[in-house]
Amino acid sequence: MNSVSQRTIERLSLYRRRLMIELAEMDYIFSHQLAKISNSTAAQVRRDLMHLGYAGVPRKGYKIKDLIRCISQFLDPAKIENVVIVGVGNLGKALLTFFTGRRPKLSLVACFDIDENKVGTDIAGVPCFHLNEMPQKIKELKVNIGVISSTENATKAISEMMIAAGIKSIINFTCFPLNIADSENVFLEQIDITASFEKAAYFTKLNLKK
Amino acid sequence: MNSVSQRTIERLSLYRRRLMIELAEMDYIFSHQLAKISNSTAAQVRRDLMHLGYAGVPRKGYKIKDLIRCISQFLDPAKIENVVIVGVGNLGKALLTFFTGRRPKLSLVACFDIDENKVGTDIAGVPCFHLNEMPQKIKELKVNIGVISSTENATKAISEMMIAAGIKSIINFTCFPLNIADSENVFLEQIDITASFEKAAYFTKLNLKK
DNA sequence: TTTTATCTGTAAATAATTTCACAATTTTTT
DNA sequence: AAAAAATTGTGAAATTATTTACAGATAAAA
Ligand SMILES: NC(=O)c1ccc[n+]([C@@H]2O[C@H](COP(=O)([O-])OP(=O)(O)OC[C@H]3O[C@@H](n4cnc5c(N)ncnc54)[C@H](O)[C@@H]3O)[C@@H](O)[C@H]2O)c1
Ligand SMILES: NC(=O)c1ccc[n+]([C@@H]2O[C@H](COP(=O)([O-])OP(=O)(O)OC[C@H]3O[C@@H](n4cnc5c(N)ncnc54)[C@H](O)[C@@H]3O)[C@@H](O)[C@H]2O)c1
Repeated sequence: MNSVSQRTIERLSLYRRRLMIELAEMDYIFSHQLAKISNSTAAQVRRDLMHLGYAGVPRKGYKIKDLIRCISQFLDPAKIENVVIVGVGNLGKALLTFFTGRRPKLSLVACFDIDENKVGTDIAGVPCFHLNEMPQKIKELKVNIGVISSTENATKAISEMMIAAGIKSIINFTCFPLNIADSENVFLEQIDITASFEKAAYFTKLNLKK
Repeated sequence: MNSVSQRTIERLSLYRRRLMIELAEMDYIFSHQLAKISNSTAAQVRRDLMHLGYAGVPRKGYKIKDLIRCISQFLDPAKIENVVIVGVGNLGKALLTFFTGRRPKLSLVACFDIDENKVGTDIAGVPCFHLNEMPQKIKELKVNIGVISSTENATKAISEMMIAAGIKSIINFTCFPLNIADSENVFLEQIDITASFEKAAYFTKLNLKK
């Protein structure tokens, strides 16, 4: 299968969220309008939508309702995907609170920590177990997606546990850059907030010079 | 000025963090070693380091201490940059707790909210003011970098307030994609965690098909 | 119904980023 | 002191991503 680029997938995700808001206002949308509210260009939007096999109508644009359905069919899993979060500190708690119930096809079913004060409690309605129980829970609940928001030093061990238990995607928020062999066939998304802050500092310096 | 790409800046930020850890272990590092621990390639590392004007030694590699200093000189602001965070919910609190004291050249000096229960308190040691006070504080404290982690609907108004007050960089965590005119000369970093989750779901689906 | 205006879908061109490949350099070995 | 081995720095090639340009389509106007 000829996969679509990561950049395109990110934009489709954004388009859908923007379209959901527009749906209340209008029926059809032009590529240049969708571009405007998504910080993109009309050509980029049309290129991205090409992958969906959904055709817009010249002079009229895209029917928002159909387009949302089409993006959903393309992006979303057929069945609900169960997700687990490992490391329930400030960030883990923010993620749990934010995502619980937000994306209908992604269900946060469990979180894990080693802090005995957290184990056994519910966080944003999601039960927290000890890390030791993770492999079993992942198998039991058929979890394919794992999020790591533990302390940095635990990252590698957690990812190895996840992969051994059969996880197919890892979203890693720690500073520790994971290195997963291609042969494992695991999708890895590194979210490096520190780099974003340092980038902002660098471009601030540059902007001030101008 | 011929600026270095955002991708390169992100990698330099990561290299530095990795190098800080290696510093305890060894004096010199080869491009292929730095690549390994940064999830990159030797050629990419050498290309990125080219911008620094710091030369490695053939057969010996890069002197870690000097390389760190050189990346710091390149990336970091000359003086400490003051940073503010607007919207101190779960995510804002996580950011405040994590970054306070972590990057010596970035100082979180204030945060803002509209929730009267938060205004007047300290969060991770950082004073929380009402949003109304933001323009004055930004000017008073010479703040160039602003972070938005409010609710989505407030994003645009907050960014406009920031820009009017003289902010030079915005890091936006909300789902609302800001659109800032080039002429404003403001650096914008959108961090779209929702897109990362949906991307993971998409590539999970793809991986499962294989 | 015919014309006009404007939007879509996509081929081709352009731009940006990464990888390749190798001369130059330096250390280590002999 | 010379030869061998290994790594750097970078031009050139390859790859990936975005933008341009326009034929074809269709709605709205005449
Ligand atoms: N908070 C941020 O803004 C931010 C920014 C950039 C990066 N990060 C990264 O995200 C991660 C989490 O950040 P945070 O602010 O929530 O940190 P935190 O210290 O609040 O939380 C870490 C949690 O992980 C748990 N933990 C530690 N080892 C574990 C293990 N082996 N298994 C399971 N859980 C374990 C701890 O008990 C704690 O609850 C950190 O690694 C940090 O580097 C955070
Ligand atoms: N938490 C996550 O994992 C996550 C993931 C993706 C995106 N986001 C985005 O990040 C933002 C913050 O997330 P959160 O989980 O911290 O939400 P939250 O609801 O916990 O916090 C939002 C905070 O913003 C404050 N606020 C609202 N309007 C404001 C205004 N006009 N000025 C100043 N403050 C204002 C609220 O009082 C509250 O304290 C949200 O917009 C969300 O879309 C969060």
